[in-house]
Amino acid sequence: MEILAEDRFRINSYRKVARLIRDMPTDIEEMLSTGKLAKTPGIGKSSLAKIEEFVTKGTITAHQQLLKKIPSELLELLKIPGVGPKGVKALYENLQVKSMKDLKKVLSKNLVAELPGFGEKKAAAIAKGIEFLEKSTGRILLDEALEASELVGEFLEKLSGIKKIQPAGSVRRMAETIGDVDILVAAKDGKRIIQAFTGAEFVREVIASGPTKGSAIVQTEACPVHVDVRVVPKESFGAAAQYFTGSKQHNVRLREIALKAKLKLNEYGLFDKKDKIIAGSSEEEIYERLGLDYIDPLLREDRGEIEAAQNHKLPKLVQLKDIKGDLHMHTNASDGDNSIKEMAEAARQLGYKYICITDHSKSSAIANGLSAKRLANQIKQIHKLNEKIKGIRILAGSEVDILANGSIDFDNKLLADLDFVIVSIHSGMASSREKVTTRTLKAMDNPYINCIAHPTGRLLGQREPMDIDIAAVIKQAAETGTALEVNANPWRLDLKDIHCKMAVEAGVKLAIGTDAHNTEGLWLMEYGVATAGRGWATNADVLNTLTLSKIQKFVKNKRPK
DNA sequence: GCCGTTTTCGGCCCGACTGTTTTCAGTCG
Repeated sequence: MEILAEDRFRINSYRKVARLIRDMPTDIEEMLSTGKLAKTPGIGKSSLAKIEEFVTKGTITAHQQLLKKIPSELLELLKIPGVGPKGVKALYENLQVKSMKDLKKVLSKNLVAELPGFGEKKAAAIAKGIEFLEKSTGRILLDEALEASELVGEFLEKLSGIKKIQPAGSVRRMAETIGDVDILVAAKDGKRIIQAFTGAEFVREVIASGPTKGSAIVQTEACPVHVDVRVVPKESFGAAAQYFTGSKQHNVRLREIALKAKLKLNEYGLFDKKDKIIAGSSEEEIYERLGLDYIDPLLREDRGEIEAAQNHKLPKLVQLKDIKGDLHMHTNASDGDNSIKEMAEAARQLGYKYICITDHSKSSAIANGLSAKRLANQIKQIHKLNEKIKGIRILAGSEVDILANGSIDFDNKLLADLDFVIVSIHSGMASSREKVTTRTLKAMDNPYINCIAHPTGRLLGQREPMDIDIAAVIKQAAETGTALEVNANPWRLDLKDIHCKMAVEAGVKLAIGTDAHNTEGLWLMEYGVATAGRGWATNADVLNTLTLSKIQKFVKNKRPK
């Protein structure tokens, strides 16, 4: 519709509906049949009819008609940085470009530069954009983004005249993947700071450089990262932090609220009718002047946090310092690098009161999974170690495979000797929705199983999640007293934020585990805590904020009396 | 297309940077 230059407000409505559906924590058909979808603000009569049509027929007539006008390959071109709908329209209408291949052809014939509104530079930028697109993997993982953010942050700190530095954008919201890294700086002489940034040693390519904003590709050890640095006066720092932290949807809502109150909100502050600034130096005062409680960056996704802030109903999110132990880790007995003792001592350094050793079970042969006999020995070893080690308690556990036929890799007699049992699927992940769901539900019926590890099995950027009925898994977890893991590894973050929110709403306990394979892996906890926080989890929702005795009680409650 | 304590019609968030322009459109976030 954008390429066809249709009404932009109409387009915006569709965008909003698409986002609402994507973020919906509940099954869309269920939302439709219960009438909740019809009541969702932003979804009106027309969209509702189209969704109904899609649910019953699998297609939408209006969408089919659009596809007749715009070949779907053409939409690929929108992914090229610097090419928008107007550019695509011009290429399509004037040069009959229908695909990436066509575009490359007309570029090589120098036809693009001659189009009205284009030019040599624009054509070169498009060629470069295609090159970038072809070699980039798109979004990067959270830990990679944080590395870039720290690298640039440390460089900026050393410059003179800098009052404050604050990572913003999706990095600050700890989103599961990051498109680019935003860093905010309070200073007077923006041009000098931007020039220092774009001239820094780690910058591989400069994309833009102005008096308030610089944009560049930064080379970190792991990968190239797109970093934007923005300079604002310190009076506007709070407004800028709020603005650049986003999310975009959250900001749109805030500006609508401002508008209704006859105010104007932008990155420089909150202004009254006479353009007089009434808030801007801190985020807190901006939220306050808009009649909202302060909203944690983790929640700023327009997923109900604004309404909660208006009604003083925001949750007090779980914090890293509240975590008392780690319930998922491996040792050199299976595929880890360190001994039980080394893991325990590293965990004690982090201030933990307990850990659970969860090496793989025998069917994970690649990971050197433990046989029943080896596990029995490990349990004895842990009991001995507990007598000697001070300041931390080591729980004997296992990450037991749920086999392809749905059975559990160890029998209950052995599981009963463990303190805490997690299970997971490592094989047959591509099988049908019914199969993977049934395997998981059945495992939860077992009274010795306390937690489902990485419930969807996804690996960000590498492997799609299993086609599992997450709503059914959550329901069963609530009914059986089984916890669901929030795997803290940045590759996994599984459960993900919106699934955490569903689980929290269903009263399911989350177990945030690092799945560490060495002592350094224990440091990944912060990513899991952030993901749980993005799912609105409080301490009460997180199993490993509890004391050891309460964890033991949680296990005991499920076992036969 | 969606919405309503100014409105059922007429609005809909806002600014920086770039390139192609002589005053602005397109793209991005």
